[in-house]
Amino acid sequence: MISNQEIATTFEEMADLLELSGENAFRIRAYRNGAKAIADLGDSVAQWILDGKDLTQVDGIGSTLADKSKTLVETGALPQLEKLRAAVPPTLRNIMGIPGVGAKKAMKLFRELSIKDLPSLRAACEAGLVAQLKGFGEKTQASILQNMEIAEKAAQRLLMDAAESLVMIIREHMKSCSAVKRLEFAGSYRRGKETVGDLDLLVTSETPEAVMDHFSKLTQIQEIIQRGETKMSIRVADSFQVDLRVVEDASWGAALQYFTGSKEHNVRVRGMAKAIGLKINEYGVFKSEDESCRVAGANEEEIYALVGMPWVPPELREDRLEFSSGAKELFTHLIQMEDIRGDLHMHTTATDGESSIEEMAQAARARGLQYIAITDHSKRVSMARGLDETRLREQWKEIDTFNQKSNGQFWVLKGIEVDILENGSLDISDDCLAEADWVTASVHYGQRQSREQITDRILNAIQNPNVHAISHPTGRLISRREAYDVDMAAVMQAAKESNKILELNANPYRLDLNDIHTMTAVQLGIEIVINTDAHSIANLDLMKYGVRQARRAGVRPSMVFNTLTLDEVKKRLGVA
DNA sequence: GCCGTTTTCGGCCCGACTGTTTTCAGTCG
Repeated sequence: MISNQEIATTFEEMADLLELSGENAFRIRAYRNGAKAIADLGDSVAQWILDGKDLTQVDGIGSTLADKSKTLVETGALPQLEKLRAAVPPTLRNIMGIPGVGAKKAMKLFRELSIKDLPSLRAACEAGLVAQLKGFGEKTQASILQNMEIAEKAAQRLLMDAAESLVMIIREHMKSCSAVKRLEFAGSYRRGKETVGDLDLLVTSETPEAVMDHFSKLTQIQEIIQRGETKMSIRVADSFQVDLRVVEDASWGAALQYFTGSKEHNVRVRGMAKAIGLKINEYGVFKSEDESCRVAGANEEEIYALVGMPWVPPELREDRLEFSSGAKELFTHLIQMEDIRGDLHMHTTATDGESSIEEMAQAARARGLQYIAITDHSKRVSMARGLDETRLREQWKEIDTFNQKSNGQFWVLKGIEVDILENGSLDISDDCLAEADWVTASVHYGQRQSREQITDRILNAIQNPNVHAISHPTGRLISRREAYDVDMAAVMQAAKESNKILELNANPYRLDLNDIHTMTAVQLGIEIVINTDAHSIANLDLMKYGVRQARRAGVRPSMVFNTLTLDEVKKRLGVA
C-alpha cells in the first residue's frame, strides 16, 4: 500500500513541475498544501480510500486532489505527473535546489541553454554561458557555482539536539553585544520540530548595524550570504544557514510571531485579521484602512488577542490543532517538563549503558525524578551483552537492595526492554517477565520483514499480558534509517483494546512515536510514556526533546504514564 | 486547486534583499 508520505512526495513533485511550467501560483500552492495535509494526516490515505471514505473532508484536499490520491492508491502512478515529467525534465528540481535559483531561472536555463541537471549547469557556468543570459549576469553565475554544492548535498537538517547546541553558541556570542536588547530564536527551532533546516535569530536593537557587525564576528561563520539594513544571513559549518533579523522593540511580538511561523499558521492568523479589517506584518498589527495606525505588535499575546485567540504555544503553531474547538483549553494544559516524574527506559553497564544502577538512580533523582525503571536489553541483543533470565533476576536483586537502602526517597523499578524476536515471540520467558515491575518490548532485529510479519510481531507483544509498553514503535532513526513497515493503525487499535502504553522515545534520533502518530494515539485515548532510553547519565537530559515532541501533538499530562506519582505508578504496576 | 459567519466566484500573507535593472523581477522565508 502506498504511504501518505509517498502521496505527499508525488504532490510536491507535481507542485515543483507546475511551478517550472509557469502555472498559476495558487494552483501550485494548493498542491503543496495538499501534500502537507496528507503528510500530516494520522490515518492512512490508502486505507481511507479502500474504506470508501471521503478524502475531501481533509482540509486542503478538494475533489481534484482526492481523485488524484485515489488514482495513486489504486494504480501507484499519476498520468498528469507522467505528462508533466515528459514536458519538464524532473531533474530541473535539483537546479531549483540551488539557493537563489527558483523556477523561473531554472526554466530559463533549460529553454535557452538546454540545461537539465546540475552537471550541465556547472559546465555552462564554467564556460561563462550563464552570465550572458538576460537577467543573469556575472554575479548570478558565480553564486550558482558557489551554491551548487548545497543543492548537491540536498537539504540536510539538524537534529533537535544539534540545533540546540548551535543555538547556545550563537546565543552566548550575541549576548556579549551591548547593542542587543532582546534576543530569541524563532522558526522551526522554537516550534520544537524534530529537525531544523535553518535557524532564525530575532533581535531588537536601536543600532542594527552594530548587531550585524557583531553577528559577522561569530567564529563558526563560513560565509555571509546577504546583508541588508535589518536582515542578514550567514552560513555556518556544513552549509547550515542562520538568518538574523533586527527590529525595534515595538515590533518584537509581531516579528517573533511572524518568524516563528509556521507559514501555514501565519496564513491562517493573517486571514483572521484581514477578515476583521486588520493587517498583520512583522512590524505589527495595523488597521487595513489606515496602515499608519498600529494597534498591536510589542508582544505576541496582544496580537493573538486581536484575532480572538489566547497566546498559542509555539509547538502547536502548525495549523493542525490550534484552531480547533477546545484548542484554548489545550493551550493551558499542554504537558511540560515539570510534569515528568519518572523515566521508564534506560540501560546500565550490565548491557550497553555507561553507568551503574546506582549512578543512573542518583542522576535521575538529581534531575527531580521520583522513580526510574532499569530496562536493559534482553539476550537477543548479543552485541550489547543482553541479559538472560538468570542475569536479569540477579540485577533485580541488586535493585531490591538499592530500594531498601533509599528508604522510599526514590524508587527503581525492576524492568526489562525485551526483544520482540523475528518469530514474534519474546526474548524472555513469560514466568520471568511476570516477575518484572515494568516490561517494555521492542523490535531491534528483522526490521526488513514484511509489513504483515512486523505488525504481527508487535501485536503479539501487545497481547502478552506481561508487557506494559512498546518502545520506539516504528524503529525509525531520523536521517539514518526509515521506520520499518508496520501497520500503525493496527498497533494503535491493539494498544487501545488491551490498555497498553506506547512509548514516545525522547532520543533526538528517534522521537518515535513521531508527532503525527502521537496525535493519533492521543485522539484514540492511548496512554503514552515519554522515555529517554538513556545509555548514560547525560542521556537523561534528553527528556526535554520528548516532551517538546509531545507538546507538538497536543499531549496533556493526564495522557502520559510517567507523569504519575511514584505511589500511583506502584499501584498501577502492582509493585509492593 | 481550494474554499466560504458578507462569497459557489473571486479571492488566496507579505515584506526584505539581490542582481539586474533604470523601476523591477525573482527568490526567499
